[in-house]
Amino acid sequence: MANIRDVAKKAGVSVATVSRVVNKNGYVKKSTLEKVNKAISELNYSPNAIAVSLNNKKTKTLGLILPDITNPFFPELAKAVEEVANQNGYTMILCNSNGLLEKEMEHIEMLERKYADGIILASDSYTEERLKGTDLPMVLLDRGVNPNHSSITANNFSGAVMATKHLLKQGCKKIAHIAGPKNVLTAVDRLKGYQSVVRDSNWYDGDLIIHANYNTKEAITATKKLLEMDSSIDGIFASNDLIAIGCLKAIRSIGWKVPDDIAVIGFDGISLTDLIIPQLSTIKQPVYEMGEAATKLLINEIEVGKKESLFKEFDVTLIHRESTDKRGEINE
Amino acid sequence: MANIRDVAKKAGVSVATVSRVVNKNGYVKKSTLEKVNKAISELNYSPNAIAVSLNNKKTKTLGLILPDITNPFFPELAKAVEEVANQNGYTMILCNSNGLLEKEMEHIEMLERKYADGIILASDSYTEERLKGTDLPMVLLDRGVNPNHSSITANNFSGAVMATKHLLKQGCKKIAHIAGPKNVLTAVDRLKGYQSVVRDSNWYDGDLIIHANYNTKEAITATKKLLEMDSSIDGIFASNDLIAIGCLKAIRSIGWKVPDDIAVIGFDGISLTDLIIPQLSTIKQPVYEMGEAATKLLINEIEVGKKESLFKEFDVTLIHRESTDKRGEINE
DNA sequence: TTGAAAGCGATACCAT
DNA sequence: ATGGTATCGCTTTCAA
Repeated sequence: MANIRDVAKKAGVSVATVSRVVNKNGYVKKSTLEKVNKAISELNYSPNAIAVSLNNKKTKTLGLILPDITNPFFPELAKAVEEVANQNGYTMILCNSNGLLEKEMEHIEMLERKYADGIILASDSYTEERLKGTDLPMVLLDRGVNPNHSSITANNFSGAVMATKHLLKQGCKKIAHIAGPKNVLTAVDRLKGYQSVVRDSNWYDGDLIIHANYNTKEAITATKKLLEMDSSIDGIFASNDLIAIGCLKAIRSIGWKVPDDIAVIGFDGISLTDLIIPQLSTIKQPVYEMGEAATKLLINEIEVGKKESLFKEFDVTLIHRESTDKRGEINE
Repeated sequence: MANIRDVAKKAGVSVATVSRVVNKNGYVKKSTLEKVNKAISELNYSPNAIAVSLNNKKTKTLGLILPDITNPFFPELAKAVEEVANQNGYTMILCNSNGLLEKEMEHIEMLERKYADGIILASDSYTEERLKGTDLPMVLLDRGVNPNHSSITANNFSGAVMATKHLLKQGCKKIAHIAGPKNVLTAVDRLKGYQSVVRDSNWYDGDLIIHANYNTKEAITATKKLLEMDSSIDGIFASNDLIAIGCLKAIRSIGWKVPDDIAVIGFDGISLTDLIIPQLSTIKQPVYEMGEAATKLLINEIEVGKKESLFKEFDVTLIHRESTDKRGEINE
């Protein structure tokens, strides 16, 4: 591949001049500009990004660290980040942490060594402590407010309130909650939302809450345990859609009917919820918008600089379908 | 961040020596080695990857170009690529092409400018023609054999044969096929497999084949059209799982029962097939293994060099479940 | 308006 | 066994 000196030689000018026309800065006489442009196109020249980066310490690269790309919630987020990044001339490095703090730190260090310009961190295992060393611009997803980094979240608390109230409205008399992991912020907020609604009901009992990881398999076990313990439960608010799907499977396996015997609602709004039978009611997060906002925020921080940490919270919406409503919206 | 000169100064040696200890090559006296290592850890030094890249023209970066990360088939592929890449010290840039040839070419050019070491291309719109300019190591996924690039595929033809025969074995008397796009190689092979099995049946008719894109929405329309045209169809082989799910939804909306009135089988084996009701029979591709193989092949080509284009085809397996079998394996 | 040359941070060859 | 220095490809002063 041709380099800047080849172009300079071909155009009969200095490399400095070529640099000026490539970057459209500094004074260049019209006629030389044309000569240079001609040489550039003839040699099919395009600047070596590595060399450019070595100078200005910018790589036009963003890192996206996720717990698990195979969790259906994240691909759409990744898509948003990638698209917005591309639109702004950035490229996205994808890192899977598998929820391991260890791996997460390795990824961050690697991104620093490669001089990524910034990081979007969507992590379960985040602890403020460990991020101290890093001075890379970083935007947090689904983490709480914190003085050092901007962050984007959905309104998990109010979503949980909406979900629980919806079950109540559908006539549920005893609502259980399958909560996510205790150390995951979103799970905690959703649990709090649930509790705020049902705490004062006469049927309420701490045993109605059971914890499970954000996946289908554990949710099946948890649901069975719950229903064996108390067969009068007639509504479940699951901390995310994958868990809710586990509920549905467990319920089906013991022969109960949804929503007649028991209603189920999830959280996230992954597209899966629309494909299963019965269609799953859920609280939808605006995933794409969140990814978009995070990326824009990060790029702004990189290019303009950061004055203060911003905290942006997105509203969620109730989507009621067959799993809670006898006459839900059925999108065939 | 400290650079190599800081370390050299602190250790009282030259940068050349520091470089030697960092790269563990050349002779270094034990005592100086210790001095240097001490300085390195005290300064928390780690080599600037950009500078290294400028020298050796290697960035330890791989590009993965996908049609669409939100298609559930791809996240697992991406995960495999990312993991294997990481294990070998590489980093993965994710690019979404949206199936647009245009975008794909832009991504390839960008990866070249950033000096990615190689590319894994999983693309619908690939044409040999357009790849001519590129001399980056590249491994193709789901593209046919071709002289210039190694490639990885699943055995789509024989999978389609298995799927179709399974429907026959379950007692289907008239099997339709919802094929994928005509220009997509996997779709074409699956269509051929279907045809090879049913071509000589007395009920066979070209009208039993209908094309749709690899998504649920179009499949719903296609299925309805098919069943309106010929209500004696009692089996559908869908070109992928997303299409098969569309079939299921369409069938449900007109009140037919699966598998009693009509059986459905898909292709790919995405995890979704296990979560829906009825559970979907499918032909499972070993996605993770395919991603793994592609990445290893690519890295080998990068580091060892390529002698010839390799063509590796993976076997697929039949997973029969409720959508075709009255007594399928029910994994609850 | 243009060019020469000093970096950016590392590697590797050539001396010593 | 160690050090000096040219080099990778580009940007950016400083002079002219």
